[in-house]
Amino acid sequence: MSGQSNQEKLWEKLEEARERVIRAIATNIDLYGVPSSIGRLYGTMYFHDEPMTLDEMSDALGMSKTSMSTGVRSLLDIKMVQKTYRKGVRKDLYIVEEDWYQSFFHLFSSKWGRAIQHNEKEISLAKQQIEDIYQQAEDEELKETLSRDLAKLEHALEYYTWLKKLVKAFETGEIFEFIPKPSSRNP
Amino acid sequence: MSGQSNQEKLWEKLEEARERVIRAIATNIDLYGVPSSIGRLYGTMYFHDEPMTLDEMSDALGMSKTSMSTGVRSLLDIKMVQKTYRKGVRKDLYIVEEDWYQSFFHLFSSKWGRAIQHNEKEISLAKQQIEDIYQQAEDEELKETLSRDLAKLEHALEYYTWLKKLVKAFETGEIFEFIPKPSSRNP
DNA sequence: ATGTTCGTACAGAATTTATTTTACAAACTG
DNA sequence: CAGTTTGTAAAATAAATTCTGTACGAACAT
Repeated sequence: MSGQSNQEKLWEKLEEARERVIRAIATNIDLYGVPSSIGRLYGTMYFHDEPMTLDEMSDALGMSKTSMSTGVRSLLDIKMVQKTYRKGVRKDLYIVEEDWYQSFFHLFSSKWGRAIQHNEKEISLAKQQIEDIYQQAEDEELKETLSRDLAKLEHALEYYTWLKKLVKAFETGEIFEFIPKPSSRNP
Repeated sequence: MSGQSNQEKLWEKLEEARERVIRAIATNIDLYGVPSSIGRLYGTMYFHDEPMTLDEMSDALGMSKTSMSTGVRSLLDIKMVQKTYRKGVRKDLYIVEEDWYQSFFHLFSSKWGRAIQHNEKEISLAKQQIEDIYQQAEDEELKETLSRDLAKLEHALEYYTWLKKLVKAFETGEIFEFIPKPSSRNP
């Protein structure tokens, strides 16, 4: 009755196993600030061993080509996907960045790095302003409040200094000196 | 013409400086998966040196008390805010967790930790499934595909093992052995 | 040129997420 | 006990995000 051969069923089972992984990726990719549907796109590309075109993605996910275009772009932004070229192929081709360490580190240097830089700047400015106010303050209560705020901002700046060092340790790979990669068979 | 004393203007200037910081926090708190308006709530509490009630928050932000209730809850979830008590006060009181290192580390052990655990489990299951398929596979092309997928999943599992170690180094504070806190005047 | 194909900008539709309003249960007050 | 106050659930509304369809310019092909 079954119209499929044994081997065909195995291919189907492989699809099921892949689907399990894709679902897991899609569920948690929001940590990278990417919508789940685009996580699914990433997962699909992850198992697709050839570079994919926007049309192929559109077919594979049943979504519009426009969505694939913007989706791929956001994956490119966080370097989870790369553009490739191939002789005589006119369409844009994309492959996933398979090294998940790199993706993780890049997330930090981009999203977190930008936030750190911005907040550090703003907090420094605020600190400056508060120091200026302190110069002119006479009211004792005001002066106390200003001191408390300064202490907070100094703590915050220290924290950002530390975070920057962490991000740098990611970027340079120095973090592996402290937390080595689990050695696979082939170091 | 100005109805304010010099000192009153200084208080206003302080508000401006604080507003600068609050805005910076609100802008970037999405990295913690929290909406910007609730980041503003956090910032407000950060500078409010006394514990706050939901009604005070509501007044301070011009938002509904219900929003404050759910907002505070999400900040509690990620341990950026704590509940406190005070003799003879009936209302719930909340203060911010001022140690930003702790907040950062907690983000990892909660949000990232949960994601790691989930993905690791699903990927292990998928790997198992694929190994089972491999046993039954005869088609050479299928077998090659299965091998490639297995290699990918093994790499992924290694990555998660490493990530777990990183999270643990955060949780235990061991990370400071590698990246020491910038020493303030008072160690 | 002329006609295709390809990628994306843009405007609107669909969906999801945030916020408020209303309502109510639990804990207190007198 | 009747009357408040407090926090939150649930439903309704508002706002933001994601997705789609159309349209168009750029690159290529003939």
